[in-house]
Amino acid sequence: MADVDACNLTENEVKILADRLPIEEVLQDLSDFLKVFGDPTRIRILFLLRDRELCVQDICAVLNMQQAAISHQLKLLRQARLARYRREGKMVFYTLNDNHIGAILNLGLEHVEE
Amino acid sequence: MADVDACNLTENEVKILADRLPIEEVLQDLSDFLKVFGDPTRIRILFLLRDRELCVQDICAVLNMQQAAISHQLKLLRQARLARYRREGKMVFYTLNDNHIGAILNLGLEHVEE
DNA sequence: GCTATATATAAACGATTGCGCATGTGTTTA
DNA sequence: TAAACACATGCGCAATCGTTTATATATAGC
Repeated sequence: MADVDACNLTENEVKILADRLPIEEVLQDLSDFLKVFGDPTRIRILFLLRDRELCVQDICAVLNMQQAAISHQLKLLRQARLARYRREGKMVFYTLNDNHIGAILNLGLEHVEE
Repeated sequence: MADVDACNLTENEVKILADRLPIEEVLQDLSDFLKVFGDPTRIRILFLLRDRELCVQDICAVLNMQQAAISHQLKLLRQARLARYRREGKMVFYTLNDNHIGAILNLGLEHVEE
């Protein structure tokens, strides 16, 4: 709610550009999804699961972190539909759910290595 | 610092998986970079700049937000080397700096639209 | 010099995030 | 059934984030 005037764009051009943006709901979903990639712990988990299925305990061991911390992050990955789980006895195995994940990580790596 | 035992992996396998992860610095840079995509305002700005160069005032007008808020986000985009700017008299024009941005946004859109 | 305009920055605020701790749930084994 | 194990979850706290308000900086025109 700012009521800002454009310095170069006409009122009509402003409207056209605004209408071209994705709708609010899509923008929110999109940022919620991409936000998941914004934490080192989650990125580590994604890298691990990219190679192979792992149970929670093993993720904890590799990352040397507490189980609750890992479970919290795995919950976020599930909610963002980035990971899926499979129970086998007492253990729960996690895998990646989306083939875009590797692509996004690779694009990110290309950027930081530039 | 948790000293967690693996339930399936041998100590050696744990070490191998851990060593295969990117080093701490790269992980931090990567998450810092991808974190930028985790906010609706920044995504809106990225969508706008994907189409054309815009000055700050015009971005404010299209997004209907205050100038300080936009400048604040533009600073983050600059720091993450996602945007670059060009001064022309009193105005500053922003453009995208990275050809991965559109690709990441598209991958994200594909995910949320599934 | 002064004023107006465009943008950047600093401080402050509420909101959100990531993790630790404690506890709860589900499964296996004794 | 009880105990042990694997994992999930609720709560709290410190830290970070996004926005607003106010102020500073830079440029243009007078």
